[in-house]
Amino acid sequence: VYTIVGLLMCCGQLKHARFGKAVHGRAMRKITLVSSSLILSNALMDMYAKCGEMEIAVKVFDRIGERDDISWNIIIAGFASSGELDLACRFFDKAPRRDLISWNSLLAGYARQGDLTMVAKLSEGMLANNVRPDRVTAIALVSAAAMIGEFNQGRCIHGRVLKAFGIHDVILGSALIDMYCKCGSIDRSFVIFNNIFNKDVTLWTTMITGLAFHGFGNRALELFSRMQEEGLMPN
RNA sequence: UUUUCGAAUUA
Repeated sequence: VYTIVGLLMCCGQLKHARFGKAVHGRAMRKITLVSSSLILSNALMDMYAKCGEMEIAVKVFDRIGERDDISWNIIIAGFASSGELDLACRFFDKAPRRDLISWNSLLAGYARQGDLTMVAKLSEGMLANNVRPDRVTAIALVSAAAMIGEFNQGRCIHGRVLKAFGIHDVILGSALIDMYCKCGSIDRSFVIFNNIFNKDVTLWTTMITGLAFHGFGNRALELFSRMQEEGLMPN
């Protein structure tokens, strides 16, 4: 079971549906495994969801007798990240329980479409249901604001995030840098950039492209060399 | 052992 779950995770990451189906087939032959493991069924559904095969994922979902919160979340997240938000909402509403991950999955889906009003509605909704937003929630809010590109909305969201978290990790930092670049404030981006300790390639790239986009080609190149001096490989 | 989060790149 451990091996099969591991293989399914790999197929999901690689979006390799053909190999995933082969693993599925082999798992089915071992009748003892099939009905016994909820984790295995969940890993299967997630593999299909990540490969963009939501029809099959739902088929598995319907077929299994026992479901937990993770099963529901996998389907919600699958539809949300393929942009089928109506279906994501349908399962979200039907689910017996909605936890932090359910809310975050839906939020991320709307954030990707730049639907800031829906994002706002959902984050109110989670508060009303006594679900505490976390840094993933914050990232969804910030990246939605980045797509809108409205400086005041962006700053307002940054303010709320600051209040809740104070210090930023790399991912939240990248999202904020990107947001300020797209809202027209290179300076604020740079302040955040300088305050992040473990810069990774994505964070550098976010800052570099922001500079380039605003016509600071020379400063972008300068950062590009500095990144390599600090031992990071450009990709 | 399974579910949610950041940049750029193609059509």
